[in-house]
Amino acid sequence: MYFEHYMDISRTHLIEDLNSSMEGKDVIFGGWVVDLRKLGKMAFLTVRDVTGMCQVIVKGDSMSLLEGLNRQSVVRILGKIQASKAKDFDFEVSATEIQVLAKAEYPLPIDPIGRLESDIDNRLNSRALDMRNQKTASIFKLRSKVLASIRETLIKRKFIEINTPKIIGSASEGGADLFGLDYFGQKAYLAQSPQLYKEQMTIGLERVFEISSFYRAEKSHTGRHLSEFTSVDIEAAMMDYTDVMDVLESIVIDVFKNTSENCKTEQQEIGYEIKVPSSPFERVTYTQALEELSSMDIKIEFGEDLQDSHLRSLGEKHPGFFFLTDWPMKLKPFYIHEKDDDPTLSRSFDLQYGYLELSSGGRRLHDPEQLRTRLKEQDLDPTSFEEHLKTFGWGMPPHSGWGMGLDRLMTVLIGIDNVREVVLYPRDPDRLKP
RNA sequence: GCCCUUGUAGUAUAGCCCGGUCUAGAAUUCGGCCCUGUCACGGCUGAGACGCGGGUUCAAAUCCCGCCGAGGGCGCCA
Repeated sequence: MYFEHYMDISRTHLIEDLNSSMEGKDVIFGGWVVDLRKLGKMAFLTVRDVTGMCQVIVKGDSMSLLEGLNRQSVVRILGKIQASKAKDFDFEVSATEIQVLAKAEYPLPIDPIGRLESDIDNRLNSRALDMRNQKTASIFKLRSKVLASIRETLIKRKFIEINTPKIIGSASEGGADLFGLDYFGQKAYLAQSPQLYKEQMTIGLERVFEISSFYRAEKSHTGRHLSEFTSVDIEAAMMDYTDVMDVLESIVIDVFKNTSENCKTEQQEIGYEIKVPSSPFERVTYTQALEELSSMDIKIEFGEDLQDSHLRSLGEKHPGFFFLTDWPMKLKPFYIHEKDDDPTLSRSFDLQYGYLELSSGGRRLHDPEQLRTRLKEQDLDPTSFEEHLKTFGWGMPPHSGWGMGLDRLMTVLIGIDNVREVVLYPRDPDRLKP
């Protein structure tokens, strides 16, 4: 068996499909050269593809095949499976032909073997090459698994995946600064949340979710903020805030279960063991939180927002996942619903992991007149929300929802504290390229 | 916007505090030679760096100032 056509780049096997029972069989596989050890008249190379790593042995006449070959180059190998004396492989491939499909230049900007860990700035500047580092690759394989798990859990519960616009025409919602852009002569903005659109969708789709990038023009320099982040959002008709808290909790538990059981290799590469958190998550009301803080000699008036330092103190008492519920109405956006027994409190929650805010959500107002009143109370102009408010006159079901920062969830999952590690090409105030 | 830390070969680092020992050291990578079972292969050998500009000093990688870059934190953050 020989390579018949040089332009052919196909393989007969992925590396994970090779095994010792195939001894004597000719195979064609490909990948990049991880390591190359020449021992006089024989040589060993280790070749990796996305599924695994394999040792290739070259000797005798075949030694000439190694000419010009270097680490990180992409090769296609034709060879015969044979038993191996190697420590980490129980079979190997004896090379008959080696085709260099793409040569890696020297010097490369980072060392992807990972013997020497390059610092994050260098790795982000060479992010594609960083994917050859198995630690980095594992993070993104896990991220893919996490997304699949979230979709699976939501679809099982009759949620429908939607895509809302990222270019929007109105910036009048208040809160975080938006990125402005020119839209054929009109002022437009990048969406910071799908909030209004996902609420509208409950009118006919009832249970919707979206997983997408959103944008905030805040000059935040921390390990947990990005200008472009991935948000998981849900909105569900006929569910109260405690119902969507349950949905959120089961999503988180499923994510931890799925990855911890099915991603052993990735955990090994990262050097971190994913542990499924115990459930149900603790639920602490804002009022209880004030009491807890008070017992730590931190006095906060009712209605005051919890600062980062306060959340850090609370996080010490509640180091894992917990819900912080029933926030004062005055701290919440206009669309949040008050509680029946105390209109100064809201049917709202944050999901915390220690001090880190992962998600916030709540029951929404669905009565258009109440919404108009609340807009005025918050010094917002109802007329600029008419496009939104008119949908509430068409039979808007009561509904609740939340948004969760996927990137932050990823950092919690793998026990790191910089969100840039789990985002391919992070955007922050100081980083726009690559 | 504010504060702290930091910048030495491709990578990751030693040296800086306390100026002269630096002709800047070890590792890895890359080149050459040797090596038929390596597995972070080994041996010999070669190449490769003090972010930029100014200052202090007999003397600056080392001290000071400015600029640029980087990392972290605070604040901001439906």
